[in-house]
Amino acid sequence: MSYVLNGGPRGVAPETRARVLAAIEQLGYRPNGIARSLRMNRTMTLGLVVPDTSNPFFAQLSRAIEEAAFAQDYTLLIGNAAEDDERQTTYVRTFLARQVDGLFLVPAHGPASCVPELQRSAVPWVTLDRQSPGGGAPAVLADNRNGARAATEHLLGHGRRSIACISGPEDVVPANERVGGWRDALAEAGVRPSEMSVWHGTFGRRAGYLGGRALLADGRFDAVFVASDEQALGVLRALQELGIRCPEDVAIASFDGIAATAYSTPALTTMAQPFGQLGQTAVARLLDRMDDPDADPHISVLPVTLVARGSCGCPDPPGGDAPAETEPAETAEGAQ
Amino acid sequence: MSYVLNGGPRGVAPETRARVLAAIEQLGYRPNGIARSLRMNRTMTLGLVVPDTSNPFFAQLSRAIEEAAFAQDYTLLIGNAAEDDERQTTYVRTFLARQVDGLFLVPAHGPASCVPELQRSAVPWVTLDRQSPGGGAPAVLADNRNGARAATEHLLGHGRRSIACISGPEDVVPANERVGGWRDALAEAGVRPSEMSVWHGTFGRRAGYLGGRALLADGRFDAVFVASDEQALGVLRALQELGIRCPEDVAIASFDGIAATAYSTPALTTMAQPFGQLGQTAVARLLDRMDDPDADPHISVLPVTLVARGSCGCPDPPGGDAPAETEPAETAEGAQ
DNA sequence: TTGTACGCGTTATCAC
DNA sequence: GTGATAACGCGTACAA
Repeated sequence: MSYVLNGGPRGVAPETRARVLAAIEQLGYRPNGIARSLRMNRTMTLGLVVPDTSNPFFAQLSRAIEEAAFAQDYTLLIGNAAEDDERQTTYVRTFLARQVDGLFLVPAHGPASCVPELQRSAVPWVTLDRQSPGGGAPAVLADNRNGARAATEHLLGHGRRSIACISGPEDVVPANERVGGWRDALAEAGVRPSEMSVWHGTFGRRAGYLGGRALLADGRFDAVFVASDEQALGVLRALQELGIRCPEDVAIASFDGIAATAYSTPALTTMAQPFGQLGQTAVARLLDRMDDPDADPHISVLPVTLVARGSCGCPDPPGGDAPAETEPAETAEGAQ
Repeated sequence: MSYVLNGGPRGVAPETRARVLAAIEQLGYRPNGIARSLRMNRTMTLGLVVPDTSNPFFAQLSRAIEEAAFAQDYTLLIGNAAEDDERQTTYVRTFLARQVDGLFLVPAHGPASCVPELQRSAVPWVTLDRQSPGGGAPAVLADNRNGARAATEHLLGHGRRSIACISGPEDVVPANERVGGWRDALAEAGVRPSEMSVWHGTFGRRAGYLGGRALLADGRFDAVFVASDEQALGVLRALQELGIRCPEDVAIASFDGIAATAYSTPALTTMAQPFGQLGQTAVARLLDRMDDPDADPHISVLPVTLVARGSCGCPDPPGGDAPAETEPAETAEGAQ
């Protein structure tokens, strides 16, 4: 019976197979995955804990992971830490108790008190977007520093010299790496970063909006590097309210490459993260570790690519260029 | 041992309890949730299958469900159907095999061939956003028709008379209900809807962009009701490219109330769905059915509320009004 | 080729 | 108040 469903370790006579299948049909039998998991010691389930599901960047990242996991027949348990350390720990604990075969963690900013717990457990895990606070686990990240540098260099290439920086929380490593890249570019161009200003906030739209109003109102700057697209969208709105034109008065370049950047006005110039590749790499690294727990905890740094659009001063392409997803065909219904 | 951890059905002597706790500590014992689930016949896990995770509306809806489920100690298994019927069925099957205690389904457009399967299974389920194609299950929805009508009436109130409609796929019920509400409002105002045009596409930004270009280029319309915020954001971009001003030349009102609407330029006037309430109601209905599988498959229709902003011609409030989430405080770092 | 029995880690019942 | 044990449903080793 197990043998017929699973093409089991051994064969089964055609006549018996038919009899079994008939019984299955008649009884409406459904295999119980829980019992199977208990016996096999594998759940075919992976956990994913994210700082904030409502942030489109994490949403797009989650989707990429889901896609890669699905392709390998794994299902995803998703937890939303809501930027709360306690809640993050709760989810990690819950997932471990549920015997996930592996875990992805995008650490929320703050203490990450769940890391020791993870290390004690035998469950393989991988950090995403940010390096493991405690170390010891593989990580899959974007090349934050060089990306930020390239974005800033692009603004410099447009002749901008007073370039501000709006970034994420001060205790988040990638936020600071992006600030570092911005400094690198300015230093190399001989612009003194000390004349500039950095603003720190959360990674949401609202933070960008507030940062924009705080930093760009007085006309000191002719450009701004923003550490995330979400924030940049908020900056765009702030500029509009202040009557400052983008890109004429203030040019913008940002980071992440989320889908929404292709439809704003002007469309955002951004350093696009390779979402698909991030997801695939993360899953691959996790499977590596599941095979061999002592495998090298490799840190994968993936390159980001400049997508030049209107916000930096480049020609603004039609809406929806460089589509992240394939789009089904549309149907138009004429006048009635 | 089980008794000391669970405060089990019966008491345990203090001395024994201490001994057990010591052993737990020493052996690094972790309870196995899978074995527990097998024994208890409950996994404390709910499934959620969504048509398209990358659509911010579904992302926000998922988050609301996750929130409500978390509050009841349930964990969520999330599946992305990617608007593909086969994939939707695969996820439903997988979740049933994993013995989820209940399932939320936001049916993708199309055949929904997983419904018979769900009905055959004994697992309680609830449809969201759209009614169950096969019936028999509770549903939690927004008041699409009246909401669309209110939005259109608001545009009429601004003196607009030539109001187009951009909607979702023709085989999606809520899309058509919203078209229905638009027609209702026009009919009541004595405007002949036959002079108008309806455009159908998918629920994404790109579809709105294409619809906007197709319908609004020639100046026939002075307003448009758009069936989803995502599409409306695309319309906004299309108008900009066409050199048409919003709201002066064409006013916009849309539907859903996603967070992004508060930061576009102009900010979007929209019929906001009560996400938190939708999530709580959905979870409550599911728990009802888990208690009593024969409970009435109630259809909950929740009201939507008009959020008036700049796109319809109302005064445009500062960015980020009516915030959907509470935002942590920001920190500003002065000039360096 | 097929039937049978064991064990995965829990919880709950039973006899002590 | 406690210790032993059956059962959840599956996969598989072993005996037939």
